Amino acid sequence: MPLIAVLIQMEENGVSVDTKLLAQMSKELDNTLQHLEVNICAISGGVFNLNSPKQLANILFNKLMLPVIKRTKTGPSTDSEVLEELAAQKFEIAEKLLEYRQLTKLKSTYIDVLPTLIHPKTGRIHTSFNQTITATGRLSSSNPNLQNIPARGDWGKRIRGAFVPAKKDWVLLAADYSQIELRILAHLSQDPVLLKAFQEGKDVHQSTADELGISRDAAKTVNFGVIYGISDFGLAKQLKIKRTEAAEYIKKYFEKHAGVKAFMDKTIAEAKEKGFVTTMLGRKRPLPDINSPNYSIKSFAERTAINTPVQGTAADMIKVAMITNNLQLTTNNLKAKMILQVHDELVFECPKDEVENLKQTVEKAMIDALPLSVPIKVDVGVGGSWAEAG
DNA sequence: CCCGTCACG
DNA sequence: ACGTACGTGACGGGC
Repeated sequence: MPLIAVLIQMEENGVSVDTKLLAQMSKELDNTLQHLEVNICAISGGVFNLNSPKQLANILFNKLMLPVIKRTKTGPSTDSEVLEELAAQKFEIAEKLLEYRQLTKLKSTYIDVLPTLIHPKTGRIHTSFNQTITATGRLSSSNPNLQNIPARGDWGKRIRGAFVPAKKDWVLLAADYSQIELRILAHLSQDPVLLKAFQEGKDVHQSTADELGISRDAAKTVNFGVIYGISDFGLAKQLKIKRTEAAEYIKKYFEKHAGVKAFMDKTIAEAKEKGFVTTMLGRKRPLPDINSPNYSIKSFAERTAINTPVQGTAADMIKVAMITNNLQLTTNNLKAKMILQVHDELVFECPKDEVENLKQTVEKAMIDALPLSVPIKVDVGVGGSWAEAG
């Protein structure tokens, strides 16, 4: 499978970033962060290194005597989940710390680093797409990782806004699979209710919400949970509800979706028998722990058995699309360049006058990649930056 | 070099 | 009674 040729091209193509925008963001954050730091130190009654979880824990839980929410191996945790809880309990410092953490993350990992990685010869940033790292068949990206560029919130959008076409009269085009993993679950399980929902073009999260009598947001969490190998404990934690209530939702979900339940039981049984699971295109993942006497280890393997065929088939699918699409670019003599893959999304840089052509080509390649029993939906966006195209 | 943390799908 | 959502990579702190 000649995906490697496509990956080499993408690595060589690289991406272009607007350094002026990034420099402006950096300056703005310097200001905001300085104020936050002064503010936080004032509340805590002393100067300390805000970037040290150890020093922070000491301030929060020894000096200020805030309640310990959860522990890590080494001491009380100060992660965002803990800070959210403390903020909900009206501890002002927690709110400030959340903002400080978020902004330092974006500054130190993306805003200040990306400009330094621009190759002097090409003027672009070149990642490595790794084909042999993940257990499911997904790609990974490193040096720098361009598969975890911020997407959420105002600052996420501003950072994606700095990913731009290099030339005048060129644009970025982003094509995303819509709910690909749930569609694959529908195909693999052949669950009649899920199949029907997709075939009728329903909003599946809303369908689940109606079935379970819960909000669309909660239903979305349930649907994700199903793909991850749901447990009442995990769902309860995620939805901040009682474990018994979560168990009821799961029971109800599996009553409505007996096909999904049967698929999961069958997948786990097969994994126990053969010692591995497979994706649609035959990628194997060994699961040596699936018969472990240790409940925790065995459960982990069982969740993996459920998740891998779904996540791995989605990876198979976009890889096929990348290969056929790249062939199409050549045959159609397009100047468009594939520059990024982010698991269920392909990003291209292309001349404005090729947009309509490319749209058709990409959409078709992605839809036709694998024959599924449900329609495949691809959202395509175009714009002057990744923020506008995505 | 490990840990805690957090960015993405 | 037990302990848990799936898959990654990078940063700063601190040993």
